[in-house]
Amino acid sequence: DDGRRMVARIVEAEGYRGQEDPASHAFRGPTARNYPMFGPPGHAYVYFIYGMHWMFNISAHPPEMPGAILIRAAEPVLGTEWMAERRKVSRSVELTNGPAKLAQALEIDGTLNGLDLCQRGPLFLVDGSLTAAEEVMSGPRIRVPGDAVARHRPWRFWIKDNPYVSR
DNA sequence: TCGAAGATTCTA
DNA sequence: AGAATCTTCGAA
Repeated sequence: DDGRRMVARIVEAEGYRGQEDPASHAFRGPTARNYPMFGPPGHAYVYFIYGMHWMFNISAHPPEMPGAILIRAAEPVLGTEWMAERRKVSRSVELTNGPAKLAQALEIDGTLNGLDLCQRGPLFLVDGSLTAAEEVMSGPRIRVPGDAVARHRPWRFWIKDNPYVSR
């Protein structure tokens, strides 16, 4: 909140966990990059990929079981004009319907890595809810590396028929 | 050190 | 279908 407050509602996410999940960055143990996955839950794990994109994750397990949730898409709620300014598109559905798009729209980058998202700060989580008509779906994760087993795990979750879901 | 691959997006 | 673009990690 620097005067350009933005609020978005998460509508799509994917789970990644170490040890048993070859697709997870935590699979081979802690490194300089993935250490937030080995810390307390509710903290930001933000990493850079493809030479241009930031990915926003939330650490999601106690240290004994490293893991994180990749936030893949969100529904703009407030500050849509600031999101559009950064994304350089006007159609609201294009603002945050992908992990890198969402990070760009919400100004999420490596400076937020490790941030406690359960405390009020530059970026934080608040409780949300589903409407009576909404339903959560699950299925295989999008374009994950790793073996066939990893690719078939239904660890992608999204709100059914929500127009802001990616892809 | 070196090199390949990458939890993507945009354009042609 | 291919490029953009650079960090990370495992192997040498």
